[in-house]
Amino acid sequence: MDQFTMHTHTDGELRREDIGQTVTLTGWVWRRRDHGGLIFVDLRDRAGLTQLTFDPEHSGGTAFHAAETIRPEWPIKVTGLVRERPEDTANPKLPTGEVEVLVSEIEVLNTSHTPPFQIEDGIDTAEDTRLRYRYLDIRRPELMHNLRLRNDFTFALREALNGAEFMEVETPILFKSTPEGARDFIVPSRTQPGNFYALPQSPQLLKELLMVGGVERYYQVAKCFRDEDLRADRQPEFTQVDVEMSFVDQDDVMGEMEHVLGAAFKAVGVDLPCPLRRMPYWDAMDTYGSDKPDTRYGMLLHDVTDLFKESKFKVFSSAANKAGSCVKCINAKGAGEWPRAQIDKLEDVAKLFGAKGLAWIAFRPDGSVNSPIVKFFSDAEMDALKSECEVEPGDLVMFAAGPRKSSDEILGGMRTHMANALDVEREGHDFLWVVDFPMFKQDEEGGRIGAEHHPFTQPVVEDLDRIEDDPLSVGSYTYDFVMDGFEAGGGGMRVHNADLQMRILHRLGFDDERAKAQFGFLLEALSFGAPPMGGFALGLDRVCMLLTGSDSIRDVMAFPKTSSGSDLMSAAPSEVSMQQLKDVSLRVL
RNA sequence: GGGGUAUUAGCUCAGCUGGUUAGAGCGCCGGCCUGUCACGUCGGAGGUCGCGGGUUCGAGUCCCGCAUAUCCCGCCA
Repeated sequence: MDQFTMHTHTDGELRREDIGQTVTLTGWVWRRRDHGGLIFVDLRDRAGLTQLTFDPEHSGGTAFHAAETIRPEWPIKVTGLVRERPEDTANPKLPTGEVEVLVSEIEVLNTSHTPPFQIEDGIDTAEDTRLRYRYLDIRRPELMHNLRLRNDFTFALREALNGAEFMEVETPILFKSTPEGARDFIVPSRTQPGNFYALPQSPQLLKELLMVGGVERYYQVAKCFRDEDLRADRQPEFTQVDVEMSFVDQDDVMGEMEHVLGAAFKAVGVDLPCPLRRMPYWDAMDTYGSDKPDTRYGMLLHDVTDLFKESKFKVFSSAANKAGSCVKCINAKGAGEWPRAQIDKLEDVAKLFGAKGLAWIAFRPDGSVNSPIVKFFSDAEMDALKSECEVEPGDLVMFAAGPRKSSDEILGGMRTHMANALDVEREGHDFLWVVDFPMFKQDEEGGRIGAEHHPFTQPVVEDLDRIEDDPLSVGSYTYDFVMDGFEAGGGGMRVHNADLQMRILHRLGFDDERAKAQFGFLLEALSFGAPPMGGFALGLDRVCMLLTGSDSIRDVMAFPKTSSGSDLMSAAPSEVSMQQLKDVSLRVL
């Protein structure tokens, strides 16, 4: 069947129709069942399992003797006859379960140490052991399936992009440090002592230069690097499917992305409901308390500011009467049954999201009300609250009072937490665009102005004259691709005018000198007829994590790192020799 | 940088208020077994209780420090 391999069939392939054929199979010994006078071996390759039967009458002494010695995870090659399994011995759990291969010849291709964990799905071996022997972990069908799905998705995406006239262009991994966003990984230069390359956090600037270069439609399956702390959904190196287009507006980009993403999701059996819903950033924050809402369930934020303007509860009334502040709440249905101790622990959760405390009202299933704050409420306030939040017995209402954005973020965090704690049903997948992000944001203490997306984002044209004096009111042409409550991708229109780019850099606190030192090449390029441009980048690892139902992007990467950034298999990062350091003019402190 | 959890056999774990020789399941090794498929059955080997210090007559167990893994906050334009 396959002229380039040692076998005639894969181990997942043989069916009833193949009975009578002589076949050659290769693979790893999975399980061996030795009945003394008859030996069964399950042979595994990436396609599946086939049962081999060794019978001294048919297999001859040599093959049978070899079957007594082989052990799990030895690679072997066998030749034999495909035959129907005797009546009542078919295995309906296996696709190949109606047949077996009666082996006449066996070649042991290698031996194996006993693996540190069993190579099978559903194991609960700690992840560090699996990472130490990642090549064995990859033999497990589960991980193999994840890598396969990742391939299928990426391949379909490439096909769709090529079909839409995008061309893949590789951009350098050794590039310039632009330390405005995440921390850069830096690489010392040997030929220029004291100077450093940086690994790109994304090909953002390079793809803009490709647009100036007239590529018009670019994409790249691009490795990106960020030297920041890890999380379940964050690795120091990760993959973006990076796209950029010229002579377009944001509707063009979003439309084209829906087209290619639709094709890619279809290839893995997921329907992308196009055109995707678009939710303005401020609506997402106001209603879900998040710029990446999971809209598969409710528990929406209620604005109850007006209800508590006259309240005797000072925490609420003072927030309700202060400009820019609010009182909001969510209603977690089911948590009203929780014991007091469990509810009290929610305050610690709320503090994680920046709350100073947590006000709550538990509506007990028996109709009673339990709450540390309800004694301050008038009957009218309670009635209005119950009506606004559609309170029923068994509900737990939680409040945040204070500056609008932080209140939204606290309740958004609580919403996600409660959905997980209550195991709220989230069927299927959820896709939407979150659009119209603000151009700038201000850090907590009301200090420095930063870019909400990045400094190369095109501000809304009508807002341009407010960049200097009222930056927080300036909008931008931006769109995040949100999947199941995760930021799965994002993009925007870019600044293609050098003067405007300089104004934005000024607003972000760059003086001319630093702007030119870091971004001079970009500013110069923009001055040579840069076209209007915009693009998108898809977080491939996160999408694959969500598609496979994994808890971590490590499960969709072949060789991920631990949360301290180690590769447990190779023990990277590791020391280098004095000579290597000397070559690049470095000394370790 | 901060907080939570974990660390006992190759793997997953149990081990009470501190007390003799630290156990189980799976795996591994050996014997028996011709229809199993998580084969069965009989027997066996396998331990620096993460590391270092302390308390105690005595520490897997209590205290302190460290390391590693993991989740979260900060951070991630």
